[in-house]
Amino acid sequence: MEIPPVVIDRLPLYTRALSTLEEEGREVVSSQELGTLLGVTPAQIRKDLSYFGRFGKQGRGYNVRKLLDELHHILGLDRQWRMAVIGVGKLGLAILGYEGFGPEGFRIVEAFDADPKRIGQRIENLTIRDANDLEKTLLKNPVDVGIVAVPAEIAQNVIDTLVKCGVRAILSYAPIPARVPPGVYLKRIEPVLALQSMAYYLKNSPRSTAAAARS
Amino acid sequence: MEIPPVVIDRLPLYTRALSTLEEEGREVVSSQELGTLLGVTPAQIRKDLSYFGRFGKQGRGYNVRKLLDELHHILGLDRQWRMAVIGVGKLGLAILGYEGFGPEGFRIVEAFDADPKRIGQRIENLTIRDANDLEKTLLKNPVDVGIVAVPAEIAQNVIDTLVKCGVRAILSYAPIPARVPPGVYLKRIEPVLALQSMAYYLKNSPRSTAAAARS
DNA sequence: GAAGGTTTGTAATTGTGAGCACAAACCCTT
DNA sequence: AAGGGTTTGTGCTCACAATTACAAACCTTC
Repeated sequence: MEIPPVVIDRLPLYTRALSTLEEEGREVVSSQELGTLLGVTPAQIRKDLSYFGRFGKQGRGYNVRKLLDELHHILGLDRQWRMAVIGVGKLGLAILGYEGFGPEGFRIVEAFDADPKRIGQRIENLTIRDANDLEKTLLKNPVDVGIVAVPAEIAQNVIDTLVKCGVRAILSYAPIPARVPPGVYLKRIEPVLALQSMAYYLKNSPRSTAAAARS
Repeated sequence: MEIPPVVIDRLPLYTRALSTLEEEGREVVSSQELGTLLGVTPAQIRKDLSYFGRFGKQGRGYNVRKLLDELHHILGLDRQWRMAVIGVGKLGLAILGYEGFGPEGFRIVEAFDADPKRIGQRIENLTIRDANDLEKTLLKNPVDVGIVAVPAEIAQNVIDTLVKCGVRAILSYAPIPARVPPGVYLKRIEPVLALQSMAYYLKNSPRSTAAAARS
């Protein structure tokens, strides 16, 4: 059975809400409550979950801890993922310093840059390596995910190299419509595109009209 | 006529590709070529554009400069948008230093933080203001967009304040499913969610199977 | 243990966006 | 000026995701 990508994209949302609930000590939650918490309809949540099994109890709801474990297993969050950051400019530095990856099992284990002044520097327990050694290093020490934080002009080049090294998941901050072969997964972080599409609504809604944009 | 949000989300992609083409000196482009450039079907592009008018010439294609101008006008990119950054930690600093906003007409004109050590500092031609003065300042000097780069715990609070100040577009980097009233537009930047959904595919495709994830 | 109140899982329906296909329009060459 | 070759704009079809709706299952209380 083939699961729609939109469903996969929503599962992480559910895990995050469940984590919060678990920290609060909640044992059980209904699709209703989870829905209002996330701005999603209860039926949507139930249907999404039903792709993977039957995790709830009628008349009661879902056991928070159990559902969280199931989702972690389904998404593959019950293990560590090794990541490499390519490009240690302002953006790359912020990525290296971001504390949100580690707790979710995503660990940055390599960092590369082309600037001779950067190469060799130690940042966040990592030594910046020469970007020219990217291929060599990754072939010896494979990573699961590549985070691309280089200028647009060389981004496709870097991505091609990553693919050649067997990296199958890429998170790109570069503002280009990069292409990857089938079997390689690419997600782009594009704040400028987000702003530009919001500009349309700003321009076209005369202050407090129309529904909120889907985020 | 109501235009689907997905269409609005694609228009910025088109403008970016067209900008590149214009810099290269191209005068005309077909939906076919634009499509392969962006990984979108030609029919999709033509249909998206047809929501707004008839910009092409049969047998020839689209005039790059003209279509670019039209799209800029449609999206409201033919003006300056004022933005405020709330939260000047590592992430906020990277946002303040990002050179990608200005050229597209998005200008950061205010920055706020709660840390006394940060308040008063000058960064990128901006003086960091006290987060306690957020409401007062924005009511006097309104902005069009708020960029939220504060910890998750206080993000909803900050967003509520922004809304109260009449901010109708919010770009949030906070990992929470923030809620905004109708008429306010919110986009979230969520690298962790992107990684988590890719983890599913990493885990479930035995190396070079299945199609690439839509980004 | 029966009854009332919840909540799940899913079959059926609805709604919507993407792709297809083609007539109409345009360019260029001869 | 006519014909061949493109390419647009759009009606129509198809696919798929979201919603609805309800039976089955469960808990709690009396």
